[in-house]
Amino acid sequence: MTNETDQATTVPARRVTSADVAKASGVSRATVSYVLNDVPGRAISEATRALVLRTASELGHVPFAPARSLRLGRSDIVLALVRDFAIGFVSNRLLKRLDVALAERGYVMLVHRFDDSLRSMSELWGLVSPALVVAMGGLAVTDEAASHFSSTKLMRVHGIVPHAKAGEMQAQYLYDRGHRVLGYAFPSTASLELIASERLAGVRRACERLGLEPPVVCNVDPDNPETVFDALDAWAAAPEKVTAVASHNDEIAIMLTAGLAARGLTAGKDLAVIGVDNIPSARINLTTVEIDIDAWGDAIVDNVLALLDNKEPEPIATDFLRLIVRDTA
Amino acid sequence: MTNETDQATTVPARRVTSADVAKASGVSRATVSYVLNDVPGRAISEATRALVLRTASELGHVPFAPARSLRLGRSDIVLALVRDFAIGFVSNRLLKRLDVALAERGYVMLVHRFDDSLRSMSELWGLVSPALVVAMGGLAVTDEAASHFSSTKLMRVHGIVPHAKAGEMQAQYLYDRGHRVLGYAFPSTASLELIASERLAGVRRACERLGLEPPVVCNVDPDNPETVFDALDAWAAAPEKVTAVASHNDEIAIMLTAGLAARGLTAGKDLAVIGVDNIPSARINLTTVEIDIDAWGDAIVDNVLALLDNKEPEPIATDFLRLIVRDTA
DNA sequence: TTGTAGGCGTTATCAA
DNA sequence: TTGATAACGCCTACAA
Repeated sequence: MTNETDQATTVPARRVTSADVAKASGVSRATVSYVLNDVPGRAISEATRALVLRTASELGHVPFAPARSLRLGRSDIVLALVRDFAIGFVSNRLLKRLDVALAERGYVMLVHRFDDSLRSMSELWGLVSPALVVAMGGLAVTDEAASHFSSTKLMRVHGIVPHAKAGEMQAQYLYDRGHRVLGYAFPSTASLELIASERLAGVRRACERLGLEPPVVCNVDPDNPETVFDALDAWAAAPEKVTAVASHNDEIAIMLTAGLAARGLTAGKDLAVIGVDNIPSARINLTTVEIDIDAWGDAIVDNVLALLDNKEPEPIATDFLRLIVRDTA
Repeated sequence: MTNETDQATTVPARRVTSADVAKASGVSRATVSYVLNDVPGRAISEATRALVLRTASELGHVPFAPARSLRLGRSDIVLALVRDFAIGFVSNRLLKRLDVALAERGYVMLVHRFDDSLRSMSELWGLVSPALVVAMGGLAVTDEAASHFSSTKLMRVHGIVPHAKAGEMQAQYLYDRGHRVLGYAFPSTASLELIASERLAGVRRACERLGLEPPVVCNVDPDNPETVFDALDAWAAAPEKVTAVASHNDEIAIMLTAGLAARGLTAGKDLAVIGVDNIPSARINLTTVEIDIDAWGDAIVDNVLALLDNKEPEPIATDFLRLIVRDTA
């Protein structure tokens, strides 16, 4: 039994290292490194440069990132932690923005679904050692867990958008329009719980301040449209009939308007509905509280880049929220 | 100016290595490694073990993944390449499934939005050297680009679900229901283009086989509901009035039914609509072609694990598609 | 039960 | 213009 066969069960061929390239080219490892990394200071003869590049390509040399990172003492990975891959329009836009900004600076952004029931922070650490961690909204990173970041930097996205304020704005607007009995559409999705309870708390606070009863809260599961009809029924059957509903987000608000339509009713006439986010499909007729993605994204990108540069991040002042009045409330 | 201050602009403190832990504990580096990695064969006294663990925690030691990977000659990172973070319900489910399966085997799954206008494969390689790459559907990885994977393994998700077949099933069903002039709702989203054109090709092929005119194709942008109404108008105004529409996916199909409702029309009565995917919100009333996520996911997980184990992956036979008849067609 | 020593692939430093 | 050498932090065969 030889090792020459190329069967799938054979141990894969040894990695082609830069030393192999050096040997095959008849130059030193250092020269290979200079050529491959286009090191500015060094002047390499065109002949040597071409030879090295050709040899590397012929041998199929690919750099081994861990070796590079070990030598450099750092990795260029930025790890974005999410609770769920289905993260919503607004967060997706933020991720993309971050991704582009980081790529321009030579970093790679990698997204990981962090589930502490599946793996602890310290385990994750043995597998990836990023230059920086971005914990996306919806994910609560405890200080204890954060301690595993050690020399690494952490940026928490959660807490930057004032979600309670969004809820307050919803309730205040509905009150201003004359509504005195409010409902609240709360998402069943586990990954939204953190944000959703903040928004609901804002609505509750506003109701208290305005002298209203607390909102009639109904759970709506975006994955199960039946729950929309149950919610509509519950609001209609409440002791004091609910005349306006604040919805956790636009997606659910749109489901509510669709549910009303299916019953021959109209959002904004038979029941006021207001959302949060201003997603594209809300832009036809949904009254909502917009999150200014551009401003929010810029602020977060600035902060992330500052952290990577060991600079003091700017405190973020703006609240990124704006009421947009359309037809549904 | 001393180096003792802890300002943010100061160069971060030197990494705490396992050697530091060894010195502080008064044991050897080997012992520290054994304790930290829970190496089975070695018997370490309880006292030593506790001491090492306490010291490591006090010093704030966190392992440096690149060093580990260099020593081991491999990383435990599985890189999933996507074209866009907004990847859709079905793909999100697949990612989660893969993630869980890989975590059980000690790998981390990291998702990267690969954009070849932003960075080449070989650049990506200098930054991450994963054990395996999974190219998600919607992303075409050329053989040239794949050559950069070198010793690394590549699994292409695209091509496993027979998208053309899905289109054929849509057209065949509409034909069987008596429709002779078909429309097609094509998504404007760039990241869907690859899959969408396959599905459309299937519809075209079926039309040809059945002796129908090619479908009247209209673009629908999920981010812009206006395009829904334009499409409905175009189908109504076609030389031969379109009586049934095959939609790229359920999301767009649902937008179409909503658009019809907004005009006082009913999907399934005034215009037949059929989708693909069977997403949750389609399950009320949408006729669609279901992709069996469980079977599909299992097949992909099996293949990925086989590749990681250097085994020959099983060829995937099933086609994972099933027609589900509801109200809209 | 613990220690010693060597090497993984890369790059910075210094020397030629 | 190029080469030799020494680290980076971690793991493990072998020795004690």
